[in-house]
Amino acid sequence: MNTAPNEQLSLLLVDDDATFCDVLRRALEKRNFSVTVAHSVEQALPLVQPNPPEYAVVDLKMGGASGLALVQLLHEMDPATRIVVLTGYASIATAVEAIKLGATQYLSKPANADEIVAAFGHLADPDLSLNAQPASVERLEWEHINRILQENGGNISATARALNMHRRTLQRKLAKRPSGG
Amino acid sequence: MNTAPNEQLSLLLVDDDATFCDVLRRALEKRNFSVTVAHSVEQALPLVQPNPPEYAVVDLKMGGASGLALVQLLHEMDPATRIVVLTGYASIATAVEAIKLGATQYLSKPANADEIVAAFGHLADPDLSLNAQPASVERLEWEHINRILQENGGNISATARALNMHRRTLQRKLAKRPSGG
DNA sequence: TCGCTCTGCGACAATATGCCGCATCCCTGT
DNA sequence: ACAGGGATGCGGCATATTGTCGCAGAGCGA
Repeated sequence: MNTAPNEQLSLLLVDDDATFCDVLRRALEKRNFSVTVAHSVEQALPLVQPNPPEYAVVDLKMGGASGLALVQLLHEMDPATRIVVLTGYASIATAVEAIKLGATQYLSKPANADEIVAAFGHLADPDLSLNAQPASVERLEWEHINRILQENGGNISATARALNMHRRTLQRKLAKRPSGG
Repeated sequence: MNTAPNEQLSLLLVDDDATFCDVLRRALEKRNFSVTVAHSVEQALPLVQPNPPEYAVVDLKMGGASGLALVQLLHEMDPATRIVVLTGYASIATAVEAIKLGATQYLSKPANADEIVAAFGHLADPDLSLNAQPASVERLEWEHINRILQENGGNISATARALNMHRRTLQRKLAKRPSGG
């Protein structure tokens, strides 16, 4: 942390959606963050090597390396970095992985800048209220598929075999967004 | 099985569903765990105060205090304890909290003993985890539907609403597999 | 009895799936 | 450099499953 109270906070934003990055960057800059943007893990690496950022917003599903690898790297470089993982394909399996690798919070799109900023300050809360609504079968299926996919290191063909499901069908299911519930 | 059965591994199982506990306890005992059962956080406390267990399986949604509090306590008492959170009301939010509070893994019901043991990570029996084939999505769906049906006292319409599924579809699914599993 | 919900089931349209093939890539051993 | 093997993404098409409607009967409390 810098001593100057009005110093901007360095923030790394990594998402392969250019439009999304533009919008979010502007919103974050208004909130006193000095934003650096990258569209892939590979592109982000040289930007963080010299001096790791204080904050980071990382998308998981990008071309090239998974955002999870970047989360791990950022956390190793500076454990004090507050990392928010933001993904349109949220699943419990990847959420668990992200947190274990050092992420501070895990949000699913759509999320606005305020939610993201709030997530930076989020602390573990053992009194979190529980959702009394059971998961829909659709959601359950999504979670299960993602867990097996995780176990198979992201290998779609292997996952399809493990689940006794046609690869084409798995592809189509993965292409769809997870539905709430 | 083939590994030398040295001393048993202490395991705390906390779930308010007595039947579920019975079944799971037996399954875990077969896998060389010394299982202690509690049906609430309050009931579990005196059991872990003298000597914390090496492993724990904790349900989140129970009468009384949230399982998250117990996760935190167990982790504080002994950071080496491997804690698996197992819940029928899985959500990303609680998954994130659970991991941050010290849980090793987060699973949603239905999950069998093999999956739970695998979730503890490494150790266990490598042979068991290797041939442990993940449940097919169909079987998962069937068990989930039946669990919710149970909770709704067999009311098909209510279950369909809870699962966000059309009543007609639920009827057809239920008619297809008269003998569940 | 009226009004409400649950239930089973037929029918038809909208989707989803299984299964084919094909064109890339990315390894790895030759 | 090359072939072989596997993984991936995707179009297309026949078939299976769902979503959605409607209807009639049963149970239940006011």
